[in-house]
Amino acid sequence: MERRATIKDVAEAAGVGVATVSRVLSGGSASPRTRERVLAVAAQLDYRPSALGRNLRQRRTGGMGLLVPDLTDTFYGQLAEGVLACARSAGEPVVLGSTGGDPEQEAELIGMLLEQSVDRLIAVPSGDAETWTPAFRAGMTVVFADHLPAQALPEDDPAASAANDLMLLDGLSPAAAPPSRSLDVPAVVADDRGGIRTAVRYLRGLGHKRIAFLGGPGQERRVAAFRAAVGPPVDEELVVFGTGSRDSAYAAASGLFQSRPDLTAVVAGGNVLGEAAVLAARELDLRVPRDVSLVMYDDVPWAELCAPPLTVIAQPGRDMGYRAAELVLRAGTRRPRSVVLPTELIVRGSCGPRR
Amino acid sequence: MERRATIKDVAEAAGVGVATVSRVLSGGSASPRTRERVLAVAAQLDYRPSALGRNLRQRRTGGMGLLVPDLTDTFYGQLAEGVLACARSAGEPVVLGSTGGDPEQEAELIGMLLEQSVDRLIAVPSGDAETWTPAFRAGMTVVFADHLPAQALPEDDPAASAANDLMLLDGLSPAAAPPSRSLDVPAVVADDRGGIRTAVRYLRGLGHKRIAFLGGPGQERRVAAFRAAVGPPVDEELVVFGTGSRDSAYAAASGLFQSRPDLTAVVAGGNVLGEAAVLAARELDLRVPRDVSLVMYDDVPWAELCAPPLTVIAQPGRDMGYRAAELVLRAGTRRPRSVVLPTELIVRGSCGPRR
DNA sequence: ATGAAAGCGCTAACAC
DNA sequence: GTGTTAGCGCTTTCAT
Repeated sequence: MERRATIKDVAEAAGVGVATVSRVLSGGSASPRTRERVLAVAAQLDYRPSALGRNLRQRRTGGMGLLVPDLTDTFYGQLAEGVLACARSAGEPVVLGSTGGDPEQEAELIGMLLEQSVDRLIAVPSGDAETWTPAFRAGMTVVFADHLPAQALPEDDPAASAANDLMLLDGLSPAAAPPSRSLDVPAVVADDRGGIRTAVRYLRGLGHKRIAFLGGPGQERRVAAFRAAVGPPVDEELVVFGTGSRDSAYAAASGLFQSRPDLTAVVAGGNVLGEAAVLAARELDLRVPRDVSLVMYDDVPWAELCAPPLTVIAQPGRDMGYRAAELVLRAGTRRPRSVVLPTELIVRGSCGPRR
Repeated sequence: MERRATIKDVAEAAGVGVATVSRVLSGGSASPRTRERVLAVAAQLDYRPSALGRNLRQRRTGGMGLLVPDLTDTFYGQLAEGVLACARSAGEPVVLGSTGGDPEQEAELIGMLLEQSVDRLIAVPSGDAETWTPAFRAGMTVVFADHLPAQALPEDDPAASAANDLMLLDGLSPAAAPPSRSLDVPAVVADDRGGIRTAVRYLRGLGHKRIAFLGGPGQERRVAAFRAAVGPPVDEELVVFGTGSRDSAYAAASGLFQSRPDLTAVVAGGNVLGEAAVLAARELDLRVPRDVSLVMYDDVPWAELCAPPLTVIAQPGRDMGYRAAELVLRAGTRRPRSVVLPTELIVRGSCGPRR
């Protein structure tokens, strides 16, 4: 294989200057005659402009970065597929990173992207506002997906973060919200509030009183929505969290079922948590839905394979990714605005009347 | 945010030449005194070398490309996680593309990577040898994962490809294999032959005679292994294929069950096919394992959630990705050799004695 | 409409 | 051991 043709080769072969070639290929002005000749020569030499040269000149890499916590979580797989679909149709590259839900790894990956001069980023954030400062300071255009970063508020007020988050995205008075960097950052999220509320009402309608929430990292809005939907008062023992890994999700679910055998329904905040709930229930000989009803956030293909098939709150993962990619690519043209996508309660077989 | 510091800034501030800075930062020779000063200044200015400049100079992008058919397929998610883990520990970026199993999209993505001067690539190939010619001609280092590209043999001999593939990777005499470009390309694959053989023997041991294979694209080696394990003679009606989408997998599974109600067991060549088999069986009121036994290739978290839990042939997706990334990064140092990773039959509840 | 020329930030000769 | 310099391939003034 021999050296790839450069713009200089094309210019020489076409008997024009390099600037002309550049103009023709990027749709600038040129006489029809010249244009035609350049195009012909370029095709003949199988010329492909090198992104390297262009990027250096423009001091930025095209395309976008994508940061997700874990690609074996089907929801993030769907999200990534959406991003990739949009990027592909735009011919843009996507640099991918998996953070494992760890703010430190996230920070490192942000550093790597900065080094690559990737200045557009779609992220399902794991770290808090502080983790994201370097990205903003460097002038990155970032669009968050699924949820916003935690606000890194004083430790004595863990609930404020969620409440704040909720207000912002539910469109309450901005004046009521404290000023925050996150306010400026667009995000593509699902209507968590609506989804959770619908699920809780559905369970209530079946007679359930003691409903638990099994949450994971980054689900502040969902928890807040759950609290709002069931309470007050909220039975705090019925709100438990895993750290993101399958093991910790299982531990949380198992602990919940054992410490509160009186609960009759649980809402899992994501598919990994739902999986854990099914496993833990089976291990403890709890029958779904006879002994315990289950609603899971995320519709994933295997929800239908479960026995019984799982009732879920579906969110459009692929669309979310696609929209986020659109936003990040259009940034500069129009100021990105946050997007809230609808959720849908899909009733299958994992919920029954209170026993 | 202000302009990032360049190597020149560091050089000036440290009172040395740019070359010295470059040397210090890339571990070249420098006096301890100088080294220390440069490092201090660099840290002070928060200097990060721009990959753009380095890449252009070296006429290649660092890192690697990764091409998979579909990220919502959990197996590819696992594979990608492995690749990302290795890349992260090397501090290298990964440019991701999803082909949808379509050779044309694959070709386009290869073109995009070429344009980016990405010269290392890990791919679960969808196209045949011809699709891959441009990558090889451009001098890309490619490592295939999961399987090799189809050989694009004469149309009258569809089986030869599989047979050929099989020979190569099972380590049979290279002299017996036709010369082929693919021979030179390293790959990281699972021991399909062993996995399938074990599964078939297991089913045979349960008394099953009419065992079907439900395959997908790129599973030539698995089909070949299946044929070898059950036959001859092979009941060709019991070997059916989907095209890769969930819909087509379902159609194939459903068609199989309806056209051959006498079959008593099926081996699904991948998790999407397994999912389809479970769904189709349920739709047709076939009970697993009473009416039909099922073994699925791929261990995925939801296999355990199924009712009954699925007996699977586990392959180490994450390891495969990690190993592939290692190979592609070490290329140049040592000549990459193909790797075959072991599979394991995990017996759960989806197989029973022949009814 | 077109060409000449100046870099973008970096590394690798090459000279000292 | 260290500085100087010449580009890598491209876009973009600035003349013409």
